[in-house]
Amino acid sequence: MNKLAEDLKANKLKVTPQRLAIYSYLVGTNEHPTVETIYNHLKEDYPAMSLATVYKTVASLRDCHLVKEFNLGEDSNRYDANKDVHSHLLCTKCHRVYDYYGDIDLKHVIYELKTSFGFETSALDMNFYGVCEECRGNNEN
Amino acid sequence: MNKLAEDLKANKLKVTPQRLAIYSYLVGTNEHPTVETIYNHLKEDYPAMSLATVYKTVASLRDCHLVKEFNLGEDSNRYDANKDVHSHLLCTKCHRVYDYYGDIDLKHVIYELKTSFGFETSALDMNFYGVCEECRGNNEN
DNA sequence: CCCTAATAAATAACTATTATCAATTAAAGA
DNA sequence: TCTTTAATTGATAATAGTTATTTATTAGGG
Repeated sequence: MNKLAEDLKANKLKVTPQRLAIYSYLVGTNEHPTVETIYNHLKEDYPAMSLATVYKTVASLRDCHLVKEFNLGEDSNRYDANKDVHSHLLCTKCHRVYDYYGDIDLKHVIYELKTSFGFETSALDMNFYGVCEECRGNNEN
Repeated sequence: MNKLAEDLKANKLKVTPQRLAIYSYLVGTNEHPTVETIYNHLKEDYPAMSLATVYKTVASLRDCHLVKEFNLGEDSNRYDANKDVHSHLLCTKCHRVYDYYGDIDLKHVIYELKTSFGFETSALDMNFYGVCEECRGNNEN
C-alpha cells in the first residue's frame, strides 16, 4: 500500500482510482493547478472521469487538509498539496504561481494579534503579485 | 467640490450620484463589504439602483486603484478603500474582517525575491484566518 | 442651454461551483 | 471468497457570483 493511499484511508476516504489519481497529481506537481487543469491533465488516463468528480475530490481533500485551496484573485481556485509553510508568487503576466520558502518570521505578529486584539490565528497566507524573471526577460515592460 | 468627487474626476470618471454614493460608502466604512452588502446598504437611499451598477462601479474604482478588491476564500469579493498598508484578519465564525497595521517589514523579502528569483513584486497581501475576541468570548470554541 | 459621450437600469448571458440522483464500487464482515 | 452496504462516480441540472447587452438617461464641456 503506498503512502498516498494511506493518507486517504487515514482520513476515511475510500481509495478509488480517480481519487488516487487526483491526489497523486497534486502531490507530484508544483504548478498549483485549478480544477480545470487537473481535469484536463487526467482526462487522458481517465477518459470517463467527470468534472464533478474533480470538484468533489478536491473538496474532500481540502476538508481533511490533505490539500490547500486558495485563490489569488483569479477566476478559479487553485490547489496545492505542498504542506510546507510557504508563500505564493503569482506572475501577473504568465499566470504561473511560484513557491517561496522565505524566512518570514511571523511569530511575534501572531502573538501580538492574540495579546493585543484577542484574535486567535489558525491559518495565514501571504501572496505576492508581480512579474517573474522569465516574463521580465521577454520583451515589453 | 468635495475630495471624493475630485478623486473620481482625477481618474476621468463622471461624478454620478450612484458612483459617489458607492465610493463614499467604501471610504467611510471599515467593514470590507461585498457587492451585495454595498447594494443593500445603498438601496434605502437609492431605491432605483441596480446591482449591475454596483458591480460596474466597484470595477471602475478598482481599475483606477481607488479601491482594492480582494478575496479571502469566501464566495464573493470584498472591497476596501483604505489605502494604508495593512493586513486583513478574517474571523471564520462571524465573518467579519478586521484591519491590522502591524510592523511586518517585508522589504528584505521583496529584495530577496528580486535578487534571488528575479521576481519583481508590485503588490502583496497577507491574510490571517482565525477567531476574533468577541467570538472567542461567546460560548463554544 | 445643448450636445454627446459616458453612465445607469433592467435583464440576459456566462462561468465556476454545487447539488441531485441513479448506477457503480470499495472494503468490511460473514 | 461472497455479500452487503454505504460511499463514490458520472451525467447533468441547478445555483450563485459576475459580466455583457441594450436602451434610456444624464453629467459636464462648449
